Amino acid sequence: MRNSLQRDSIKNVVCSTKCHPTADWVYKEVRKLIPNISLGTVYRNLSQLSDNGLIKRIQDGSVTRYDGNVTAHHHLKCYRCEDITDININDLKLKKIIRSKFDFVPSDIEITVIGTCKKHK
Amino acid sequence: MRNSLQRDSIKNVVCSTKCHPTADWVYKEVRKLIPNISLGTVYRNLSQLSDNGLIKRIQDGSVTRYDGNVTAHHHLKCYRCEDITDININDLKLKKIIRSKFDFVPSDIEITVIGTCKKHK
DNA sequence: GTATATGCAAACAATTTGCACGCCT
DNA sequence: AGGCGTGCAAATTGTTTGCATATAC
Repeated sequence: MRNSLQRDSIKNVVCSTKCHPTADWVYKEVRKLIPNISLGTVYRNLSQLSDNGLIKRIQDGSVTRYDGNVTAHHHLKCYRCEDITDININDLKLKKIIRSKFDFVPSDIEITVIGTCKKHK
Repeated sequence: MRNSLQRDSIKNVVCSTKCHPTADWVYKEVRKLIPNISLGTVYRNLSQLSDNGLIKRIQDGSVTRYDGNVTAHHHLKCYRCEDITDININDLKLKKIIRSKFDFVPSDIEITVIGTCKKHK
């Protein structure tokens, strides 16, 4: 993967926010810096960056979002404010259960908790 | 929600398989019974059935799948065979942690474990 | 120099919607 | 009778792709 201003800016935008942006949101932000960037370039780079583990792809219903936090973590999703928050949960025990009880080798566990955040309870 | 042959057939198709079908798969199956059914009707009914809790909507990457198993459960997804398997995991402890540690009221927990099933390990 | 990246527009896939007609209740 | 459900086609949304040009190495 060679260097490009476009890719650097896209990565910076994703990594400088906690809002788990969509491709379109990233496009609008990056256009403030590179006004003639194309949406196709944004999509191509978001895919490439996540394929290379530099950002994370997360699925939110039918829309794809991206996360600059590439460490293992899970998500809280409030259905009142639509915010997605990163959380750390120790899932080692869960992995062990999956392995022994279901004879399944887990490589990745995705936990999304839908509910109400403290602001809206 | 009033009765219709189309909706009954759609529900039956979803509830008679463990394959977590997409709308298109359901459409092809139901057409064997009702050849002139339209894809729009299939989409409308799948939405309506899941909005009413008679089937479950699950997100698999960017495609929406449906599940006739409406009891609380989670999923194992093998990246070798692409099969999705229902599993039961006791998530009461997890809910408790979410509530106390993150001050978040969980209403639904979605756990998807990606990995390798026993056939492919 | 050669391969990768870009902008642009067209193509695509999944899903939704408007409309006139049909069927439950 | 009135409203919900249907088939059909067109519209919408999110994403991908082909192509000619530009840029990194």
